[in-house]
Amino acid sequence: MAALRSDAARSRANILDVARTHDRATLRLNDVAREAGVGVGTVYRHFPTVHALIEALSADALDAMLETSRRAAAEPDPGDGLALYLGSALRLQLEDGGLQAVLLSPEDEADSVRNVKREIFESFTTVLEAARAAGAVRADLTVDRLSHLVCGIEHAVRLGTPEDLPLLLQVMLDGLKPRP
Amino acid sequence: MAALRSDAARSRANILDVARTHDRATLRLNDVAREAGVGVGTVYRHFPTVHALIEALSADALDAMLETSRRAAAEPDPGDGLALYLGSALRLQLEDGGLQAVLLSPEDEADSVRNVKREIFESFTTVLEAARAAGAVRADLTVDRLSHLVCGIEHAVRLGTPEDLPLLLQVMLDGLKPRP
Amino acid sequence: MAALRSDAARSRANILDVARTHDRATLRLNDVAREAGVGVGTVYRHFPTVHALIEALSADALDAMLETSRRAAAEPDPGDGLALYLGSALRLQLEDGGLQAVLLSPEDEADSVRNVKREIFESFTTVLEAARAAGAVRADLTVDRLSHLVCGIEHAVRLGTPEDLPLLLQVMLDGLKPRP
Amino acid sequence: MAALRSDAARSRANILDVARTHDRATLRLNDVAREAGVGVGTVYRHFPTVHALIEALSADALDAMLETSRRAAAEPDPGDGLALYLGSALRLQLEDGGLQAVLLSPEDEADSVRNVKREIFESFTTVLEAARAAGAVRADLTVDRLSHLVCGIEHAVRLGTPEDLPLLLQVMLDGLKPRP
DNA sequence: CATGAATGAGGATTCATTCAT
DNA sequence: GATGAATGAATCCTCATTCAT
Repeated sequence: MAALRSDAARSRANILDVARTHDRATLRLNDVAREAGVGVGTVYRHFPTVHALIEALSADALDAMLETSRRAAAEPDPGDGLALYLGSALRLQLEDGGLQAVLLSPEDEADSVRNVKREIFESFTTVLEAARAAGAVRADLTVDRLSHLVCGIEHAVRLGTPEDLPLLLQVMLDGLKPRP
Repeated sequence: MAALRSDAARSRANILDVARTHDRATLRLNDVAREAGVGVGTVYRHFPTVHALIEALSADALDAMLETSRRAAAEPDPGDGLALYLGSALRLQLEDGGLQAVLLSPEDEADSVRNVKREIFESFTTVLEAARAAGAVRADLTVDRLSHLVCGIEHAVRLGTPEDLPLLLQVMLDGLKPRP
Repeated sequence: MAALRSDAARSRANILDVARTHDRATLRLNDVAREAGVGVGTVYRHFPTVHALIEALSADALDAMLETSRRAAAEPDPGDGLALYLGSALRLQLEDGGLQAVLLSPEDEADSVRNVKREIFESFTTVLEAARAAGAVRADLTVDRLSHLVCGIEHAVRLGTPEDLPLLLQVMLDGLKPRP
Repeated sequence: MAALRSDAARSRANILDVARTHDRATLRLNDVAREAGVGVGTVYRHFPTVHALIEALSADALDAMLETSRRAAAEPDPGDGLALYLGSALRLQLEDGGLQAVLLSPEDEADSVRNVKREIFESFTTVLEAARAAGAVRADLTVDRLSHLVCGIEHAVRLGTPEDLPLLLQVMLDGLKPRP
């Protein structure tokens, strides 16, 4: 990310602020531009695709996820580490309506995003393997399956109310434990 | 479903056959009409809205779900009944890409759909209450929350492969059990 | 008009009754058919074009206009005769939203309509010529111009409220008198 | 009317030129676009609705009407003032097929149109009140009724030929005078 | 670099009329 | 004769993206 001229930086921040007030699934670049007081061209300059804009909007959440995944990997108790990671991931995805799309996308616009995603998955792998080794989770789980499961629970919560989160998270965590 | 003239019935079946080959989320009535070899107006006559067409496509799956819910309610073992219903619901929703939308829609085009949905939810309520009374599931589950959870698991399976179904279903079922 | 089978006569009357409740300018033959409980084809059989239906709807008004034109031609005072005809024509056109179209149309669907229109214009000509001969109206008026003027006043009343009728009629009648 | 970029101004003028050759009552924005050699979107950008385009087409006529209404209000003889205004209004409405619609529309797209219409009606009110005070017209006339009457006479002239204008205008003016 | 006008394919929907049943 | 299903041109309008200014 090269240094930006101050006006360009202001435009960029402006665009992001406006975009944050929109539903990620129905982002209109023209609307964002108008509301941000810039031309459409400017939005396209900063964000060549809608996905690039969504990535930028999720940057903070992605960083938080990385931080969490590292803390989870450092947890002494592997089971606690996994629960910490899954719970945080779920909460972050619910707070940031575009994060699921960024995480699942096979293609990333920004290199930084690709790198952070890779690091998150690495830490998550560490967490999961430790938990499995400790017998804290079923043996047939993979990082992909678990990621999808978190996305599924996110979907379930979105169909209801945020108050459903604790229950559905708990159901998932309980379900992951190995059967006696 | 009033009796249709034979030509109308043929058109209708034709349209449904073609529509079945399309992704429910991106159905274009114009495309369906062209591929079915009928005029757009014919599609609109049979299905005034896209949702009406999606409902019609899901009719069989909806009937199967009703049948299953009744069988589940008749199960001697309440826990088995619940597992039967949830597993079947999940499988049916995965087979029929529009069923989730039909089930979740607050508005129904066809009266028959509204009635079937109501009966399904009634049977499901019976099943869930029996399971709860028997101590086979957590007490804080509701029909809505469980329905959303099934939709969430459906979502998770779709993100991966159909082979993930048994695992994710088992995780859900295990997670629903009351904690000691 | 050949004798109609009783069911056909019933259909026809039915269609006319329903059509009368619609705005003439926005008649949908399909809507009329549905509301009348008959097929579109039946409406088309009775009334090959929308104009044919509008003519049929105006039949009574047209008869009344003929009757009035004859009474006007028989008036001893030519000025009174003209005023009678113009006032009645205006009122009838305001009561029957399709009458203006029928009167102005160069083509008539039904022979009876063509004949009645011709007779009306003949009587009107008699009335106007008598009034002109008596010096009760300007000399530069023609049957066509006066007919158009009535249509214009009809239009003016429709832009406001029916209560404007007496005033605007009076303005027209006063304006037609020869200037001293 | 904010300053337009030169290319935008060219498009706008182009669209207006083409639209002027069409009957206002049957304007198709797609046709205008094609004939003007621009995309549909361009027409919609300049004129979000058909009414907006019709307003723009009538801008000059509306200005002329405002100018006339002011001159009429400044006439020393109130009767002459009224005759001047009514005659000019009628002629302008006949020249501009969309002016009647603009004047009668309760909603205006452009603020400028709303303002000009308000000023016209204000001047007209002045003219009418002066004429009434001078005993030059009937006392039961209102600005609305007179406006409708002008529209009615416009309608009458359109049903015949432009040559009917002087006669019908004179009939109207004579009819407005108070009866002795 | 920023701007925002222009593009135009794309998709939804209606309705007068025909014609198979 | 009656029916109403089918037609499909016609119209409306949107929006992601490009490119002249």
